[in-house]
Amino acid sequence: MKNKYVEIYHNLVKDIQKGEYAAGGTLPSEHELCARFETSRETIRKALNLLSQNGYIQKVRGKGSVVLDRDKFEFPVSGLTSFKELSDRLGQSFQTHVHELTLVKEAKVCRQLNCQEGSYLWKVVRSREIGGERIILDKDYLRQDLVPDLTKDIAQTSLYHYIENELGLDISFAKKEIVVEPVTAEDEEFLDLNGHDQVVVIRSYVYLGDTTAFQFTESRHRPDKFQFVDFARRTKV
Amino acid sequence: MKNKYVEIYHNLVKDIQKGEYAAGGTLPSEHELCARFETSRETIRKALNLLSQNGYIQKVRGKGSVVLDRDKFEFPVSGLTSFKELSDRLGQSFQTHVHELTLVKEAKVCRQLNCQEGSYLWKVVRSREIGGERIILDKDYLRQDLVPDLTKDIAQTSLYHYIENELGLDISFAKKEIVVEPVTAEDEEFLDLNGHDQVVVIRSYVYLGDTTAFQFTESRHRPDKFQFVDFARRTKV
DNA sequence: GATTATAATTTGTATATACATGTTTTGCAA
DNA sequence: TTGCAAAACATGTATATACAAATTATAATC
Repeated sequence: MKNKYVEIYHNLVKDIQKGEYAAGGTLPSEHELCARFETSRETIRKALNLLSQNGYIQKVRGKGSVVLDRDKFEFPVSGLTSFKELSDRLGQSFQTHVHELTLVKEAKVCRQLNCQEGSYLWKVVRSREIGGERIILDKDYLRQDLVPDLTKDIAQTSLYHYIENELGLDISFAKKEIVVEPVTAEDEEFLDLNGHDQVVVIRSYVYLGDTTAFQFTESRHRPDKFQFVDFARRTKV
Repeated sequence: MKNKYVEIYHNLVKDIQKGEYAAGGTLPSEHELCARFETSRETIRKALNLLSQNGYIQKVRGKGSVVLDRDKFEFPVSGLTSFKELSDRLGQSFQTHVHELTLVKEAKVCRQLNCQEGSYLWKVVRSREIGGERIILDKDYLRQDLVPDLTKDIAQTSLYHYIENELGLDISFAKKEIVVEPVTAEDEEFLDLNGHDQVVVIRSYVYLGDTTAFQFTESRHRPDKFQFVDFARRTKV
């Protein structure tokens, strides 16, 4: 947290989550926030823009920054969230089973990730158990030239934490697709399907800050346990 | 288009879509764009931020604004898009059937929309036919105090166009949820389910710029025809 | 007291400057 | 030619000012 406006953003998020500012009410004016954080108005406005983009406030001209009601609608899976972050927030007991951790050559995935056809990729297959049921199957492909070493222990805890904090890679954005597909033999092997014959599939291409594509993930969910929640601003045509 | 930075944004989007700037390459530098659009750097940066937020570019410090490849991954249903906008973009033949257009009192929906319990809501039920199959069932509830008049003709063409362009309401943001649920009798009545016993349900709460909740929508899709595509930036913890 | 006009408040846009930080190019020296 | 240092270039952050536009509070008038 070295940037002033990011720090102010986190401060305000914390205040809103604590209930300091009630939903429907307004934040202090930009002028007041300038005084409180001892900074310029443009810096405050950058922080407020972050709040606005993430669905915490709606700025209304002449009125102020109206605090939005996030509780009415829970936000467990918005943005780019890893399974561990999700479980932490839900506070449920969960378990991760690592079924495969190998170096493979898959031309099709390589093409998608814009890397050399012959280069190696880490393939990680994990199932997620929540409340005693294995309901999510995650298949990850990572570029081995960017993530040289990977252990079962890392796969068991959190890939993202290792990649960001240990390797220092800057995970920046992702393109994702959600579709519904028939179950595969793999799904039947690793999941407690409970009679379901279809799964919700989230395919993600994950990129670093320098636009390098470095990961492809296929996350397969049992339909009755799947939920995706999103906050979207309308971009005027 | 009265705002300079919004206009510049649209200009650059058009250029990117025309292929003026190839994916993987960079846009002209901020300095050059200042000269071309005869404006200040901050104004250019506001336009570039819009491009970044919408997945057109990735800014890399010291390098420039790298153009992202949107074609590799189609973007039909990102953000807040109405069915008509979607169909227009896909260019497929489609048809809308209006099954119901009535004024109702539904306390549960009223509470969700923060309006008087006894007030009237427009209820609009429509099915969407693409390629000869009815695959989407849309149920809309709109506050009658905000949308006084509604005709079958409007429901048949585009609600959003009418609301934004004719009524001048400022649709600003939405909270949406995607889940999978068993089919209902209504689904079976209005959709060609083709043997499917589950549907993908998108529930949306739509808000105006002044944070007024004014619409609740439930969009029910046949699973094999459903696709949701999203661009997400990672917000650092 | 109610309505209207005015002023104060609040956010939106546009512009300008200074410096920091990362990348690329250039040029000098070995 | 190669290698390294310096300069040039590109984006990031912080600050400042001026004015526009919408809302709210205040004062004045009938």
